[in-house]
Amino acid sequence: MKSRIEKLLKLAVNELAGRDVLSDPGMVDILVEKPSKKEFGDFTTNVAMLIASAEGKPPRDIASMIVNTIRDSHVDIFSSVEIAGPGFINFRVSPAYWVGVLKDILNNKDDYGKSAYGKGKRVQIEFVSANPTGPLHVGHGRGAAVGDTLANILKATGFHVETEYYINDVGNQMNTLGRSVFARYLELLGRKLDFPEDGYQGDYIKDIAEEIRKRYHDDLLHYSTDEAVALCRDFASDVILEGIKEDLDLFGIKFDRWFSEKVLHEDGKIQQAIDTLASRDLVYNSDGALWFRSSRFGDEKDRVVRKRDGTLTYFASDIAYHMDKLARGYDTIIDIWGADHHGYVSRMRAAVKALGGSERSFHALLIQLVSLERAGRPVYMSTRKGEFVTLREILDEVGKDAARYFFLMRKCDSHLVFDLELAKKKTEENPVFYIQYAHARICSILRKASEMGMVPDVDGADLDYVSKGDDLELIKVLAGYPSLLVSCARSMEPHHVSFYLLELAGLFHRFYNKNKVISDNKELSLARLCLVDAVRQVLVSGLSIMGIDAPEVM
RNA sequence: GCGCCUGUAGCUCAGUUGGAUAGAGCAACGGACUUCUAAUCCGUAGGUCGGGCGUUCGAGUCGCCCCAGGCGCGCCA
Repeated sequence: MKSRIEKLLKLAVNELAGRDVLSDPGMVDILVEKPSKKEFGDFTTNVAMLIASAEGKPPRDIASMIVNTIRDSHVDIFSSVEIAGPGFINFRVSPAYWVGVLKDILNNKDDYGKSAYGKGKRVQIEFVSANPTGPLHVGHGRGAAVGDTLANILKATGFHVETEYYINDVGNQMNTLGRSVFARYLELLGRKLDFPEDGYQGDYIKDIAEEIRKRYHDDLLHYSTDEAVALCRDFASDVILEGIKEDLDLFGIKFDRWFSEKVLHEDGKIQQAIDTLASRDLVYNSDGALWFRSSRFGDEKDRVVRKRDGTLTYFASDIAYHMDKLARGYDTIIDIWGADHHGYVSRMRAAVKALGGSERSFHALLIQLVSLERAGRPVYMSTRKGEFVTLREILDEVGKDAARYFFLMRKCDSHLVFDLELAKKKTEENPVFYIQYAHARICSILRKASEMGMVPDVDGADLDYVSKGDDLELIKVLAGYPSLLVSCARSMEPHHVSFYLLELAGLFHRFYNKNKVISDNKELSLARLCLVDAVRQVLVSGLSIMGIDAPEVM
């Protein structure tokens, strides 16, 4: 609807320009939005004011010319088009149009809300990408929920999406993992060895050591330390990665691709990336290290890719990894990182640009910290001591649905306070419960109707019965669903879906308390069954985009 | 010191290229079950949009300067 009005406005503005009333029609973006007050109508635009300030003419005059042009085009979807305030043009859409929307929803079923906005462009989205040195914690959970939901939104709006998890399975932290596990292994065999200073402290390290002891008994004592550490490292990495996959599975997340950093090394891709940069004179030697001229591409300073000791930096792998992504020909690359990596964004963007990616093809979304509370009291976490709260613990305590909803109820770059008690509550205080309850209520109504021999039937019902009052309010919110998804896709902000569903559920609960769906009025009942079925459909659709179940009975 | 993010009702937060009298949920207070699920709903109250200056017809939104909190500024990952 919104885009339809935008097209009409564009035609009108172009026509005025053709009649020399206006000079340059292309200079303003036409934007239609929802007015701040219901009294102002269903849609509004400020184009007249924008043109007026560009042309130096009175806004209301421009507005009236636009309105007359639209009236002349004999479009019958409006019940009124008015000029208001300083020069807004307000549109009120006719009831017949809204009824058409309702039919559209019911006929399109699960496809309602989907659009071709993305035009099939290929988007690659990488998220979680936690090192296989320990289980996923709460922060990874937020990144996972945001990434997966964004992927779903982009799919629904016509993008071709691929999701990917990058495994940092090489480097110092992996050796530290190996040494930590080996130390615990020796401990199990009664040998005392100093635990590495920077070692991983969690109990899961001990569990892994125990598994190694069960399988290899004391064999490792006969290995060289390097061999033993390497075995522990690889064993632990495999076990932990399996655990991560299990956790993600419980969280409802499947990746299209798991990309190993180790493979990049083995295939010589990192050297290739450096060679590529070198061939463009974008690296140089200094102080015995090899530097990438990232400052030429907007970074604050140049960055080292090969250290003086000959080893490669983490950044070098990332350059190679992103070169690989670019080679795969995506139109857009989205990386989702923890907010503590924000210092990394400009150098990564520089690398992408240096490798031929466009300014707009690379996006880094930063996920702010999650702090946990239990009924208002903070739950403290310390990764260093291994006392972090894992994603698994959250899932075990509050369940997948609540966890996913809570992770998505804030803009991703604001801090999130996750209250575990609230997430478990079965009352209206808990938004995810409130939304699911609305869905279950509708299912209950549909069951009852079905027992009475009534089913929602678009063609059999006279939908004019629901084209006014509270019924119409529901249709209007349902009608906004497709453009909501487009707006989420454009801004890459999935959190709006959670707000939308809360609004829709609230509107339904109010409707329910005020109006009977099944009543003595058979015609009205049949029409309202269609209406609530449409609400149910959109609730299911929105929840499924967020990866949340829609129970039929609660 | 430099950079990024955040600052909106008691709490947690929305607010889409600058637009009409700044919104929601929770908490608080007062009400509604002979009912398709009261696990819900209705009503009341709640604000110097961190502060200041500026840009303009118009600023929560843009610019500059302060204040507060978080994070980042390695040949660490």
